[in-house]
Amino acid sequence: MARDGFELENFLPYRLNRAAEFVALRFAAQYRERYQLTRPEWRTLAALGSSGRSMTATEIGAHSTMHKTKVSRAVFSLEQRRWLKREEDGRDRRFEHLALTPAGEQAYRELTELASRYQAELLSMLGSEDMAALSTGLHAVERAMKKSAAPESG
Amino acid sequence: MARDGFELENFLPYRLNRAAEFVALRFAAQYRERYQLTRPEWRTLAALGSSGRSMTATEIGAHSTMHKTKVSRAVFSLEQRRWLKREEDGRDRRFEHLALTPAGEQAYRELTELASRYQAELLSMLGSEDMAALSTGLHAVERAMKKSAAPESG
DNA sequence: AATCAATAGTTACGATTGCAACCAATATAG
DNA sequence: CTATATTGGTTGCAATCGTAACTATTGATT
Repeated sequence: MARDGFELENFLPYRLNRAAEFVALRFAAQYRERYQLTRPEWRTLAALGSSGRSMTATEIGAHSTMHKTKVSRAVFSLEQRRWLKREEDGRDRRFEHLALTPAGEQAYRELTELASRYQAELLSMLGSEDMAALSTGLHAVERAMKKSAAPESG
Repeated sequence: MARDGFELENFLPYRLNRAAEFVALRFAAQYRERYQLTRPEWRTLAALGSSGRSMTATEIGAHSTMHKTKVSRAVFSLEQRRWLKREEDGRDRRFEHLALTPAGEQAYRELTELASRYQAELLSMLGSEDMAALSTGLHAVERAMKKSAAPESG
């Protein structure tokens, strides 16, 4: 192993990245195949659907750690599909309030069906104790994220 | 919140991805600036350096969950920098045994210096208890990864 | 009110990515 | 011992991404 104090196997960014990639790819394969959705599109759909209200593109980006250009493009293509509509803000015309259409809501429901099944599968793979530990750890990271703003992008 | 049973805030792929992105980007900013290293390059360097032996490109990819083309390109550019050399396998000439040069080892040591400091910073941000929980959870994911092969790429 | 700064979002463009097709070498089957 | 499949690795190309520069709108300063 390492001759100095550093252990790659303990290095958090490495481990988190690996785990995230593993977990995300298996799910992405599902919705990509069945809905022709890209990852940014799914993430945008999910952010809007789960909030249950309209959001601005900036809010979506902040919530899901996506670069604003990524959000912009995902919004455009969801709009093309008629899954999402924009509404101008009356007071400040820079803002666009984004909301799912009924078709978008329907798609969201179907996707969350898939997601729930996948989450259950993960739970059975990890076991409830380790899943709880992971959740605790992630909460701590989320807390840290709120304190220090990310160096943008993603 | 969600009207059905699904909660995006609890959805593991979403949370893991967000956390990984957050943690990785802050570190990437450091080595990118000081060493002009890309993320796949750093990951390749780290895999080789931490193993302390030579590895094949396939092994590196499996270890760090990187697509083989990503590894191939990272290897190429590290080779250009003279941080890495290839050696042909005598028995099976398809294999290339990759190893760090002394300059590569030196770079690795400097990078792990940065990495250790960053890890310490993360520890102080999360607190040792939550860090331990996160580690336990990640171990469970790592265990699951070993059982079921990833659907390639990354 | 005229200028300057800040913010929401888009876009041009160069860089990075991943799929698929490929080459080369070895293993397996007939 | 040829023919076919498999495996390690590379590459062409189309798609995706992120930086920086841009438009449009509002806020702040004087």
